[in-house]
Amino acid sequence: MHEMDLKKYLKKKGFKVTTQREKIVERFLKRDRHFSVEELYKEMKRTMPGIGFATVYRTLQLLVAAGLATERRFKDNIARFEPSHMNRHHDHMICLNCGRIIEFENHKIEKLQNDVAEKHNFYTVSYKLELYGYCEECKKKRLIGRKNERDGLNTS
Amino acid sequence: MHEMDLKKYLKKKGFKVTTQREKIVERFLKRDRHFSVEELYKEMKRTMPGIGFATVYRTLQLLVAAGLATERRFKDNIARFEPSHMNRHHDHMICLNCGRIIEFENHKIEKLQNDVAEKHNFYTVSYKLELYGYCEECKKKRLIGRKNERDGLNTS
DNA sequence: ATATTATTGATTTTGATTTTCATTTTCAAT
DNA sequence: ATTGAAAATGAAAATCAAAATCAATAATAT
Repeated sequence: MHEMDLKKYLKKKGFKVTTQREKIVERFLKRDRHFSVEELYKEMKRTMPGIGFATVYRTLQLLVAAGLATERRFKDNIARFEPSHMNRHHDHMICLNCGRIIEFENHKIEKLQNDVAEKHNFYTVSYKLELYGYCEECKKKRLIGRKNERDGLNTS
Repeated sequence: MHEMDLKKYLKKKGFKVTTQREKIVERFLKRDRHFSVEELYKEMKRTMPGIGFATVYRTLQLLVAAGLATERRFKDNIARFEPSHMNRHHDHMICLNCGRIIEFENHKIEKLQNDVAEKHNFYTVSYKLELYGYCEECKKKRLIGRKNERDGLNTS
């Protein structure tokens, strides 16, 4: 279904349909979580040992350009890609302890957006909302095994 | 005023008060815009030619740890720091054309946050809201001089 | 003043990302 | 099926912000 979209896109752009691209996209769309290039690369290696990192990397960019993937970066500043799936906008809660990323949908924010944007005569194309904190599990064991230890967690 | 806070912080931590730190903080707090390390470094050079990049870099990190600065990254993925000033949380609209960053304050979002967080048993420490789009000026001249040209601007 | 300890700043290293380039593959037109 | 032009691949190297290293210097407590 979405793979059709990619082929259409490639055709339109005069790009070529290759085995690598097909396999990468197949695997990518199957999953409903975030992929770092690294992660996807490793997964691809299993079925396509010869595949190169750069190819995975470039295909992921291609997917973004084609609108099939969205790139996100959280605190660790590593690019992660997720399928634009049903294209529903969603936002993220990121656990500062275990790194878990919880997705949520938001229905009230659009209104809020419009208010502000209008006030500044700003035309909004996209937006991003991220909540940082502690997930249910980590709330309990708040004091052990921190990953992102700083000093005074900046709360602003 | 805030410089007091830093000294207190340094004392508490057993760190030292140095000329560099004092000057950097002074300059940093004076300004009410975002600084990249690079930018602040260049500005410092003018009055303190001998200062090193690493010192500015480290001091900025110190300020974050002390709660006097907040680090942000927008699309270009370069760390920018801003004074936590009166510590009012604010969010950003980023113009995809000219790169301008417009700050705004938001009073309704906290409620929204709580709703979602509660539903997932998530304890929110901080949050970030960014709107990407076109500022008033750039809306008019939408088609010239784009900087962040991609293919299909990903809108999700 | 001195000893202790942290800081500085030049430099190097890291690590994710991006580019390069020789080789291989795709695909449209024979 | 074959060919040729254009694009893709993959290994390696380049990039570049960020982080770490370390000898020389400066700040603090005694």
